[in-house]
Amino acid sequence: MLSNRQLLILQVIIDEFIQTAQPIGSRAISKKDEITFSPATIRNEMADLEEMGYIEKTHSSSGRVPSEKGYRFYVDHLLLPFHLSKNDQQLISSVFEQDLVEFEQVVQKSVNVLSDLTNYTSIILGPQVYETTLKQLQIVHLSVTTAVAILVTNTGHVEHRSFTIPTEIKASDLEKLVNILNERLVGVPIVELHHRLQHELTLILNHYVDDIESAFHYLKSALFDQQPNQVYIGGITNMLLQPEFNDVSKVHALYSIMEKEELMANVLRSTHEGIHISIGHENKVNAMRDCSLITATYSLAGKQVGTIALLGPKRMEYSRVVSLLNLLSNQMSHTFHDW
Amino acid sequence: MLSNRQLLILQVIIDEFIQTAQPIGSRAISKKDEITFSPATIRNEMADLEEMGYIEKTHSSSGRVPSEKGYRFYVDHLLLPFHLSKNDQQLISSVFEQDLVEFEQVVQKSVNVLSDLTNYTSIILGPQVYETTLKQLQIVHLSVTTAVAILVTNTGHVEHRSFTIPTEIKASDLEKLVNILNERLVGVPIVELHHRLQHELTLILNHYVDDIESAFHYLKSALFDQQPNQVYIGGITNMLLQPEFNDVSKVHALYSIMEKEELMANVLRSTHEGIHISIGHENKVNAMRDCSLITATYSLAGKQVGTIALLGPKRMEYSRVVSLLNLLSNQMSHTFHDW
DNA sequence: TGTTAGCACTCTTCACTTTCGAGTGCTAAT
DNA sequence: ATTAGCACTCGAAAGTGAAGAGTGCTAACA
Repeated sequence: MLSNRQLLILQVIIDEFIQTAQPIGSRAISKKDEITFSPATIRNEMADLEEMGYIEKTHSSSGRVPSEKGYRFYVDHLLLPFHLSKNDQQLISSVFEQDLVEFEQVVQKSVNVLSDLTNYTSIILGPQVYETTLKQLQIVHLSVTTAVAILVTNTGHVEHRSFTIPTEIKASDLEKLVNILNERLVGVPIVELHHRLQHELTLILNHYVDDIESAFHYLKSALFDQQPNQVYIGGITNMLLQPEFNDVSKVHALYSIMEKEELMANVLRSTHEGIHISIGHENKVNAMRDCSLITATYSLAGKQVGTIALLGPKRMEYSRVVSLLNLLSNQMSHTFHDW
Repeated sequence: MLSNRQLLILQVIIDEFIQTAQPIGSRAISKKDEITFSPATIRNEMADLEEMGYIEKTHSSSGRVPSEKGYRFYVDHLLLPFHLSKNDQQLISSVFEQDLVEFEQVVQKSVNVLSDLTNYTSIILGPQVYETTLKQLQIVHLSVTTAVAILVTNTGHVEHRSFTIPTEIKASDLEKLVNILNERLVGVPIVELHHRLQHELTLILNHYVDDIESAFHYLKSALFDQQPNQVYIGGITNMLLQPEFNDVSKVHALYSIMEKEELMANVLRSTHEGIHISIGHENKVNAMRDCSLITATYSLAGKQVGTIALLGPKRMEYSRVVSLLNLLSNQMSHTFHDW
């Protein structure tokens, strides 16, 4: 169990290290206003804190640096609610103050605001489409041999894919097929589309000509082959501003995984509702073992669907970041409540 | 004027430096098969080459390094046609070997292949839409108050924007408007759309109810506010692999400009037809003064429309890169010829 | 006359010291 | 229980010296 004095000292060390990225010595701590005892006393306490694993030395005669256990304790027990500045609040709100409320625009703007505000890298995972349903399916012919298939969801999301029409398929059959599909599939959740197409509809389609079936197969592969995970990343270059990433090789490892949408989506997807913090080795991805990842979920029409995250050094401004994420995810959920 | 021997030596120096990124000394040059004279002779020639500004020393007793003037001479006069490996050719071709020929997919794949093949950063600027025309305009209602407007071009490109419908506009008016617009605007080049909407159509629309006009204004802002420059970038992390970018601050400057689509679009747009090489300070953008940028244009339906580029250190494999870009841009133009 | 061997000179790199200062741990005094 | 004092440790920065790569110049050579 930690004494009050130890708590205080731990707090000062972490707060200070978050700002300076430099090891903190006993003398520096004693200079703080809230500290009333001498460096020698502090040294004793620090020796205890180190023994318990909350802080570390970088070398035998250096100042102390928070350990991952220290950060963990800090975010679990020492995190003070942070009062966001008017400016912070305004910038977050500004995301939602435009007329054209399209999901992608909002997310894109959010990502930028977040990374600008924090100087960390922000990542937003688009909505998982549990509740999203098909609104309309359409084919626009471009020429005799090419067409573009367009899929609109009830959230206003648009997927499209163009394709060449095999010669064996008649344009009229394609039209007919789209009509049938629209009749049958409007309102069906997107996640079920693939399944529904696969099983139910093949039966129905057998009542019609063979040609339709091949058209159908073609369309299916055109539209539903891969349902992309929408990962939005902003402020990647911010990583380079952090002193802990002066080493190019570290940056490279980190940037490489950020290029892998699939991986990032999995990392973000696997979090529980609310705010969650992963510090250093708590992250499953190796390249992130020097980072902290703070995730917040937002909801769309009541259901948890997406994740907002900030990736930075372990030495993050946890308090402020948590407040920012809270504010943003709430406003986001609120804005998308009606959908 | 350079003697044949000087040309040979310059060629060896640049070829060697491109591979090793290390200053080349007279001894190393003399070891090359194609070199038949002694280090001392080479030193004399190198002194001349340096005097003429084609090569430089990094310090008074170092080996020589190509200067920008040297690179310029190299690409202008010493560039040998490079025979691409089977593998290179196959990878480039593989981009076009899929069924679903959508422009964005092709470009995205190209960007990836190029950066993988070269270990540089590849940038592709999407087609300037001179020839692209409107194929279809559409509105899909999501709810009473929201809708998504979808614009399809004859190239299969899809733009969409969702918006909230102001209460003073009736849904039926919106429908009517879209019908009118489709009647009048299909086949009109995209670049003219804004203009056409602005001038010609307002007249026509005055024949109809006032409500349509406000709907029209709304729709216009929803769809045509900003025509985005499509800039595709791949292999940004490759920059980190180059020894000249070990310095984090350089990388940061470079990455920052790459985040600015507008800027990148301008840089790429301002090139002439065919292949063009900008070396170091020839680049207008400051952050690129340590890089070379090689651009190639591709055409869509005969007209020059887009740019493929590779960004790397000045010490690029010019010969191979030029061949790769040539091949890709040709295949691209060929593929899109029919559109 | 063009080429080359030889040599003195320059400059970087690397390993090794030295110095300096920040910070610690321990002990003894308060 | 707290603190002053002090010896000790270690890293960072600056300095030193030897090794090595490379040059420019000169004189000899074909």
